[in-house]
Amino acid sequence: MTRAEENYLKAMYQLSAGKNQRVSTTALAERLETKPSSATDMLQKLHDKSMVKYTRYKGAQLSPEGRHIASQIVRKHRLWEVFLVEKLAFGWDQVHDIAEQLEHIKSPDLVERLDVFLGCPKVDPHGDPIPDDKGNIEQINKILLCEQEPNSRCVLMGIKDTDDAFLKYLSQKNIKLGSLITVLDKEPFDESMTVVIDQKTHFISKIISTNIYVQPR
Amino acid sequence: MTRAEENYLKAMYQLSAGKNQRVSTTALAERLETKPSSATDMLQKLHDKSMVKYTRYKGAQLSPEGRHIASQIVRKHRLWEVFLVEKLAFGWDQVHDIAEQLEHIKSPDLVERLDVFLGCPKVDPHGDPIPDDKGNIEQINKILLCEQEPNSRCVLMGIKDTDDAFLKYLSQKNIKLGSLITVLDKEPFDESMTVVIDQKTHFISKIISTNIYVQPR
DNA sequence: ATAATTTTTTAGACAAGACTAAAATTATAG
DNA sequence: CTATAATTTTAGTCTTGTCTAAAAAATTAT
Repeated sequence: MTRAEENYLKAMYQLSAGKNQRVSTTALAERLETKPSSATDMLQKLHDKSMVKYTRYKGAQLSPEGRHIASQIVRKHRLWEVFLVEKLAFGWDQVHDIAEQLEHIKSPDLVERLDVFLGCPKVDPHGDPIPDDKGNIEQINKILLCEQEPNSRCVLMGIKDTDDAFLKYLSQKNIKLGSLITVLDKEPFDESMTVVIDQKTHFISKIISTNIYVQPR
Repeated sequence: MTRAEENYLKAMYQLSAGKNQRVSTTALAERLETKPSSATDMLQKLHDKSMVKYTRYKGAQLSPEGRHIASQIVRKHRLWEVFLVEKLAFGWDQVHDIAEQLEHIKSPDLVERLDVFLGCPKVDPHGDPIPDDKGNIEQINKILLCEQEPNSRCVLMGIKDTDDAFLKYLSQKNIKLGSLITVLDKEPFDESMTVVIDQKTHFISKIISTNIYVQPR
């Protein structure tokens, strides 16, 4: 597997979230910031290697093998993110580009040792689940903060949009994974919220609350 | 800098050990397990980028900039080796190939944090010095074990030939960096030695003793 | 149902980095 | 000091992964 091939498989894995549906050439090209014609070329190549099932003009779907490889790239990416944040004290918003490189390091032994070294974490620093070596994901029961009722408590389990500015916003306010959130009030008009996190009161707009996953308490 | 370019610079750095002498096309090609014609192509390219001074039919020499970049690749390689051995409990003989990949990860911040995380080590697991971020190397005063006189003590500081079989030989006998060596006897005929390491007596042939660096005590 | 639009594919080109075969230069030996 | 050998370079080809422009298929709208 070349680096480019791995990137295509990973992009397909993430686009066809959970389900493993078909992915269109254009969607794939967009995700990888490349042209549809390039995506077509690669899909044909991956089909020949039986990593995907590709049908002309119909897009492609990961084969079991392709899916497994993709899951292991994601596994590596997220394990390295944990390493960077937990061990090297990087911030949430600084780790993505580096993990993007580290995910291509080839050594099955390394991945397993890293996993153990980190204490076999189940989620990455953004709360996204880490697939195990078979590609299985431990599903965590979580809802969006905006669906949470006033006068209730919940724990921050993850964030949806890992946009840079958003991550900086959160880390600046010291809002992090595992934070206990108490919803005081929800404004019916704009659906903004008043919440308490670590003794501090925050006013949170709808756009923020729809990008935070929580687990009710 | 592409990965190939980095590999060429690093190979030149290591071939022109310390000195920064000129390196021949063939020597470079051999080191990189490629053909001389490929090396020529690359040297011309690196010359255009002013990373080396290349003269047709005369070989090439690293420019200050090329030399600095090469030193940082070596720095990364050796820091990652320390990480793999110290933190992930890999053996001496298992880390080279993985470090070969990790050395190309691009992020100045990562290198500095890794360095701190590892306690700013000065040597890698084979006793080779780790250049600092300016490319400077702390020279350690060491001699070959074969030059050590009978009835003397010394400390194992490094190994010369990091050949796989040799590393396995050493780790199997539990001979490692920092081991205290007492030379009991040196046979004049074949220059083999009788030494004590960690309460155990070993019979060491000339070829072994010329590949071990020690510091007299 | 046919025309217009969008999506997807093909064809041809390019850059990086490698290779082979042949030519040019330098080194070595008689 | 030539003749031969070894080294190095050039020229041309190949693969990977990308691109543009044009053709083909699928979708949408009238």
